[in-house]
Amino acid sequence: MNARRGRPRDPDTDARILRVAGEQLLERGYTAFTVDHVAEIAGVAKTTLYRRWPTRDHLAIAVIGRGQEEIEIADTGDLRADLIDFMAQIAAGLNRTRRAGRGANDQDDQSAGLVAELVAAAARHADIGTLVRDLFDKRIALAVARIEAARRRGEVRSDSDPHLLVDQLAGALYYRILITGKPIDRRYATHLVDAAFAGVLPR
Amino acid sequence: MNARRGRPRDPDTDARILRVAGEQLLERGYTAFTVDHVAEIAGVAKTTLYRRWPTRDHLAIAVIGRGQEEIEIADTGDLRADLIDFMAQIAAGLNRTRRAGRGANDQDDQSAGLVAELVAAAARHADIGTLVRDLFDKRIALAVARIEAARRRGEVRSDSDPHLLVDQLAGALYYRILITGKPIDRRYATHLVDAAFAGVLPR
DNA sequence: CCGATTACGAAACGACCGTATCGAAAAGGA
DNA sequence: TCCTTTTCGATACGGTCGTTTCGTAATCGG
Repeated sequence: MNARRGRPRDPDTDARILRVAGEQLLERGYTAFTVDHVAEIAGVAKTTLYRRWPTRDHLAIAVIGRGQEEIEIADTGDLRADLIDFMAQIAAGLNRTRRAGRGANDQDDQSAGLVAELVAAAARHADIGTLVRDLFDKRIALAVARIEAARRRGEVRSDSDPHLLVDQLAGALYYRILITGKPIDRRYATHLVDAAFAGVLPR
Repeated sequence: MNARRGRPRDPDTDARILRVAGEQLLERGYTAFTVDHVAEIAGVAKTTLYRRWPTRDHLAIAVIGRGQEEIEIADTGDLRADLIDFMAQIAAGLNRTRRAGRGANDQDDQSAGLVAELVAAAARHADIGTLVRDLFDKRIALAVARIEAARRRGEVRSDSDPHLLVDQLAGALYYRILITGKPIDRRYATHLVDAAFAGVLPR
């Protein structure tokens, strides 16, 4: 049944390439993240690398994807606190794409750069697009389920749209990272959730 | 006083290059948008082109920037309607970056691609980043001023943060284009504004 | 053991980006 | 007119991406 013929792949190269690629990506940034350079440091031929990932974007996505662990959303009965915590988790995952390099110049922050390149890569390659979208859909579904549970208990308005709420919250998060470039902390997440909860109309 | 010495620049080349670049960008997409190709079609040397725009990204930004005309926000007394109209204008500007090419295959939608590449370019080059950020700041300031005017009249809650509201609305807009890839129409803008107005807490 | 199959490394290639160099052209100033 | 300054076109270059080719190595099936 096992039709694996021919020379087997070196079981170590995948991990070795990904490790080197991760180092280069976080230390040098996306533009300096070079396929030839990664291959040279990893000690493999470029063809070996391209046999595993079709483009440089795919390799970068594979690296970043490994760093995005599963995100949980709790149900403590306090929807506000649970949402804030959820957004803080996402923000932490984004901040983790910052320069892991030990110190030196903080002036060139690459956290926005990596996420921006990820978005661009998703727009360039359809398969990466669906990949990224699947990751986001999972998280969105989690949050939506949590909100709907709260709605069934009467914690939120019955005519509110959970999907829309998630769009607002997550949207503001990524808008801040990609466009305005401002940092994201728990304080901002709290403001966002509170604003969405209260609405703008006078009561 | 006019210290312009030496051979003057051809007054037509700027416009000619921008025109050709715009055609290529909208018809072929960003990846197929080639400096050499643009230079060849425009009938200029590549050096002539690089004397005006330092990188391919800068040329693309110049093209897209020309297509983003000024956006107005009305004050009809109805904040909800004015905000919806404002967002519809932004959405229209984004949709205008779609394939202006007459017809053919709609399957590869490049509207998300161009905006995504714009965001990535802003992350790559600091000057483009400030350029784009200035454009957004103008629009944000407009909307914030409009909201604050409404707040002074008691149309919205006095403890609400106009900046946060704009972040929510604009964030959801760009989140939709960049991440989920879903289209943006006036209906969605209406839903967003209504949701932000009502809040999620039961009254 | 032998052929088929697959992985690997080395090298070259075309396309593209951005830079550098050079000579010619077009203007102003002396 | 001659010199300086700036633009322009042509060409070549190094770096990078992704592909192709080729010879070699490793494993399986018969």
